[in-house]
Amino acid sequence: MKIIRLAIIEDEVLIQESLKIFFDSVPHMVCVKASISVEDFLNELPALEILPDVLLLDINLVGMTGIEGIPLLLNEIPDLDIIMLTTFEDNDSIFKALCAGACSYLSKKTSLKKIQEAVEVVQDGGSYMSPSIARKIVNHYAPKATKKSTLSPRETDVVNGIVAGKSYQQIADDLFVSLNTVRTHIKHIYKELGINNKAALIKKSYDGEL
Amino acid sequence: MKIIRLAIIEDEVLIQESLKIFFDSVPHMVCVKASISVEDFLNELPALEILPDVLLLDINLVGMTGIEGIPLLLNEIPDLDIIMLTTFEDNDSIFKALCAGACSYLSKKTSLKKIQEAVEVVQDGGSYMSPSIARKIVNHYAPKATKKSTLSPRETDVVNGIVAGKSYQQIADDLFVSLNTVRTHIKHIYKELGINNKAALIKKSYDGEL
DNA sequence: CGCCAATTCACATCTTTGTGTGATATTAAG
DNA sequence: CTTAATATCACACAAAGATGTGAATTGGCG
Repeated sequence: MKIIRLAIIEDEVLIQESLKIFFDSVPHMVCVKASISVEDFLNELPALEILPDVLLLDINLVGMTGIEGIPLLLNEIPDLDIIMLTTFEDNDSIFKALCAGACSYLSKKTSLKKIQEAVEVVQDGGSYMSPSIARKIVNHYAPKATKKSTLSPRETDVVNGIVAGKSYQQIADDLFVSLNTVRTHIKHIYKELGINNKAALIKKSYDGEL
Repeated sequence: MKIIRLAIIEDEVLIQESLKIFFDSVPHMVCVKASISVEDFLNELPALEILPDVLLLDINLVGMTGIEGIPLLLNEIPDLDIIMLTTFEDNDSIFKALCAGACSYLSKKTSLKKIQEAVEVVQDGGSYMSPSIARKIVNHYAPKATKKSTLSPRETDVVNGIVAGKSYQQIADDLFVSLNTVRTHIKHIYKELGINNKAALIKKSYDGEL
């Protein structure tokens, strides 16, 4: 397994030290940097020969807040996965943090073992999210439930296949109809939507214009 | 504690029954309806004197899929909290479901106790979300800042053209190169990204995986 | 009942894309 | 200077998609 390189920005020294000691004890993890503020971290960054993969970032810091620091940090280390650490479960802050480019949130009450899991999940391309913040985000995505599809149910099936990256033949097989039928649906869909190629269809789908 | 009223739409009778029996045995929960399809559920809905608060909804159903049913279900019961149940962890489906108005996702492999927890979390205004889908959503919020391109500048130009819905010929004209050159770039891009069609490329682009 | 929308299928034709195998020139890096 | 990455172009064949025309079936609605 690849060694995961961690950095920590945390102004409570006790917590910072605990984290550092713990992660250095994990076989495939190493803490390459621990700072007490975003400013300090950025200043000392050029001296680092090894950039971190994952950053544990406190929100309530002296000077710049963790959230304010996110864009600056990502600017320096574009591939950095940022996990927010907060003492208080301030959902609005967490929400802002995730929007700013953090990819996960953890309470400081979380056990070290769980934090380790979170690091691994994040490094694996996933994200931890608390129920309350998850709900806030979901609500952001599905507020306008009034958009009624101009397409028929079957046409919608076909569109879903297209958007999923399937070929017409695959879609035909999935829907238990012939290739020609799928083609006919496509023709109707294109006429209805005023487009004439797959790309535009996928675009509309992703833009929620169906 | 308020009694939570559940409904279940699940075509595998065994699972449906198990869920119903379990939740009826939970003191503060009751299953007011269990159907095998969205169509059935909607048909029998007028006969219900008590509307459910939370719905456990399978994605792979006969007839209408769970995802297709979400808008219809929410139209009938606007305050309904929908928890998706899926056999396979198909992130794209989950994402669509959440965007359509579902507020949580669970694998069918999840223990009954965990499902109960999810119901409570959801009823409490929260949401469960898998790490991978959470990451996709986060990426939607902060796409520009975290994007590291493995593609060359010219390849990026071509991708932009594709995503914009242009044909290879149009892209060639726009970039003042030949059609064959555009094709060569496409070949390199596909190889690099491990895909082999436009749809997948557009998909990756919209999912912030470039 | 007749109308209409939705769904199904066929055939033909043309365009667009995907893939393989080359080639040449420039530039940045080692 | 050699090498790798980038960018450019050509040719050919196969696969997929777009378009047009036509038609049978079904179920709901007035």
